Amino acid sequence: MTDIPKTYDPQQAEQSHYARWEGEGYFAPEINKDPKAPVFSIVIPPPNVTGSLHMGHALQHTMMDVMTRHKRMCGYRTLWLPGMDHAGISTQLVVSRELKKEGLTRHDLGREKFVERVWQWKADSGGQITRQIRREGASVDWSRERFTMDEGLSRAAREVFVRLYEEGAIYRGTRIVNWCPTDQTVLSDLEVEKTPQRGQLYYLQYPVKDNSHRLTVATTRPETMLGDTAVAVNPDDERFRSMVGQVVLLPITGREIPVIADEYVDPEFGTGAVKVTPAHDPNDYDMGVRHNLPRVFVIDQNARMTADAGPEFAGLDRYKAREKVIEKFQELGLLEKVVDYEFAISKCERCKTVIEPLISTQWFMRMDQMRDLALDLMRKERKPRFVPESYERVYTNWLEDLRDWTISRQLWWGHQIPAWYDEAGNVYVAHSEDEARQKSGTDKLTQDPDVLDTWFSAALWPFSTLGWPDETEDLRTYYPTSVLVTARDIIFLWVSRMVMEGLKFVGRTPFHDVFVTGTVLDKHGQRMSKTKNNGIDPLEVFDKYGVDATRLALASIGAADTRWNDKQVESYRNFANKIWNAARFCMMNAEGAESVADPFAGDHANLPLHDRWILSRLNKTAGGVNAALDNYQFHEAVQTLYHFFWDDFCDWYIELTKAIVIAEEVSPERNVARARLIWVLEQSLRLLHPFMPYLTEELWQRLPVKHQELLHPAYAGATTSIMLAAYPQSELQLIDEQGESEIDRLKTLISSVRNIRSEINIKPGDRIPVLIREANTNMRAMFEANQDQIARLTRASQVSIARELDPPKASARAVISGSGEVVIPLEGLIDFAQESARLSREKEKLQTEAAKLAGQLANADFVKRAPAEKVEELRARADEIKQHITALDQMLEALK
RNA sequence: GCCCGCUUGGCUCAGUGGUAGAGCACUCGCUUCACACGCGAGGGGUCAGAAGUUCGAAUCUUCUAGCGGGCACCA
Repeated sequence: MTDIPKTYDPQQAEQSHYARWEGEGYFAPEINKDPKAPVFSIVIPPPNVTGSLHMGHALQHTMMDVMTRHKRMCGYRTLWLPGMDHAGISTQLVVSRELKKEGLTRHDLGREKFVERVWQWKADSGGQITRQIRREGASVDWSRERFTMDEGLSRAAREVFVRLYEEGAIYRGTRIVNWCPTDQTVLSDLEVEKTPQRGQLYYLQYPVKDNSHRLTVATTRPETMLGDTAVAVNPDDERFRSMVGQVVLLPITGREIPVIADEYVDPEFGTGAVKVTPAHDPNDYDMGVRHNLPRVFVIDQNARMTADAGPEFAGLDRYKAREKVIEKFQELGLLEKVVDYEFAISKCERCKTVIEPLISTQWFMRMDQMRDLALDLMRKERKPRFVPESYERVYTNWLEDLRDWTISRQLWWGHQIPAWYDEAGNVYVAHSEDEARQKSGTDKLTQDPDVLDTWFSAALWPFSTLGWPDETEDLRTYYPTSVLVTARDIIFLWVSRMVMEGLKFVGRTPFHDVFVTGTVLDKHGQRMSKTKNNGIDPLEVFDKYGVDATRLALASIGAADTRWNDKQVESYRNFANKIWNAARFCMMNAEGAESVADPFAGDHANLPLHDRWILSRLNKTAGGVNAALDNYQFHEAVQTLYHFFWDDFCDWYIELTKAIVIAEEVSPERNVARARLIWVLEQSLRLLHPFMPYLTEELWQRLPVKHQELLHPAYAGATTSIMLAAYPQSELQLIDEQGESEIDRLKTLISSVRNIRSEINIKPGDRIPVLIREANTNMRAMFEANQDQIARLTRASQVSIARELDPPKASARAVISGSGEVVIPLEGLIDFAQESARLSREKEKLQTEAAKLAGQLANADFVKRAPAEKVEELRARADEIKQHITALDQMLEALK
């Protein structure tokens, strides 16, 4: 077995296992043969078919895979369903950009050819994403992979559209919307981002008709004045009371427009008078509706001025028009002033173009009914449960404020709206063109050219992927899903909409829990983004440190934002190597282990201390990890495993058992010790598997154990893999507090000797005698039983244990407990002053603590009000310190 | 403007009412027969500031400051 390399090679382990797992069908829930098995299911938040996976995906996928593998090993019927989103705008943009390189636009190809081209592109890009998901080790069921534009999911989208239309919740209407002049489509409010913008506030004077007064308005968009149809003031504003009802002459155009009074106007801002452009501003639009104002359209869909803007302006870009309007006002002497001003501007989330509010005919979804379903669910059942809890309020507040959703998009890539128009313009909404023909009684129909917002189909994802609208077995079994893992930026766009649609169409919440992960930031605390080009490619990290190490680093992030640092991954890479080498040691000393049928058979009370101890630690670890995972405390699970494996198993258990394990002479004791070592290792690998699938499988397959027997009963008969082994659970009867405290004492002894050796600069190779005084009979027996281990780990020439000692003056000494001390005779080596100083330092520390405790115990209120056990605990500690100090004093005295 | 989160050793972060933790970095010593991606021994923090609740606060409450995020129609 010495053919195992000294360093773990992740690339090697990552090569073959995934294909085998997938090929054997381990990822599919059908692998579970227990008809009564509980169900655990997750649908993946479908990555956009554009772009490759980033750190955020790797983070979420790690969490989901850890949970899925954990539940699978616990015997759950487990489904993690993968898939992708067609990402309407993004994808259309990417493919359009490709076409541009060939000197073409989508219009050159025409709709059909263009969509064909996108499908081609999707095959390629989608393949890249699925390869990346495989590389992550994600145990998704590829046999159930879905894409939002699949026929099944498209059918679900049409079904929802038709039903909502028939109920009147989807309607066609004309109103002011967010228009992106670059992408040439309408956008929902959520796809618009507000960014601070430095600009100017222009004070324009409008002459009042019939007198020489001028009314000054302030605006950030002077070009829209060409479309003004009123000036508004607050009805309570004394300054303008006489103006209301008067008429002003709109400069440049010469149009006459009224002065109106409206509550919306804030007298404090600007001049207190607002120009009103109902056709090009959402607030003015509302005022226009209230006052029945005419709409003058002066900007078109390309953000250029229309003919109605006047001959001098027609065809000008909106910014050119702005300059020209200002010039004109200046010439006319009507430009009062221009001041610098910072305000929020709306931009297209995708292309960052400034949004142009336009009046347009679109499809909308009324949200009130579904919103109430979701709010009711939260109020009555507190579902879904958000982790961390604080997102519950974010979600609820947003829902309470919900407005109608603009669902149509002027794109070609997406689900075309299932609405047809006859020649008279009547609309027929149907599942298919055939149905529309029947409804209309004509076949001269034209389908609405628009497509649905990408989020329309994404909102159906938890049930459309499971076969809805059909009542499928999958839908019955896996819906509602157990948990949704997502980033916080799509709680509104996606999470809330899934809840609403799930409640509306399936009648139940789509997921019980929502785990909102933190964000991976760059090392300066900035969000990673394409524009900043500060993203870290998970694939590069995989290559450098291995997938398993990266997964551990990601799992440690949990719900809080964290700055990425390679050092962290490096330390987990080292951990992986540590596991590799511990296993290597076990396997180098495995001979004879297989002859032991059950390494821990018989009465556990008769086991050697270190064996009882490691079983206790192992069971506490299993308990801690299971509890942590059930509560989404991934970081805690990782820490628990890390310290159990490295500190308990490697640093102490292997070292304590090593002497027997590596004995040259073959003996039953040696074989048993070897079998126990391998047994504990095997259990540890299982505990680690959800986090480190590749390494653990690689090692597990090499272990000389009866693999088939280790599988969870639900997977009996499957070919063997650690991913189907039973996840260790905590067995309370194996927890041994007494044993743990004895090992603690042993560790203190060994550490004390090592400390002395180090402080007195005893060469590592020098063997020294170790004398132990121990008054407690049980402890003395424990030290005696572990004499060989003590000798080995302290590099002692001899270890003597006695009830009483008469240490030579030239000794280094340390207190182990109230009842014991360790003495190292150092004739000729010891510097009395130095030794004295060392002991005094220790005494000082203890005195500080003693003083604190004494103060607390002297406080009558504390003794009276604190729980009795707490008081007792402090008293015991105070006594111990007292004894400790007494022992130190004796030692100091002896040095004089 | 409103809401939320964060502020703990040099760095990145855990902890969340009862004696301050980890990893990395740092210091010293080590080819100790699994591992130098290692082993052993150390040093280092008035837990952002103030007030309050409590026998006791890094932990709960309020306020302040700094940073980050979300929401909002102020032209």
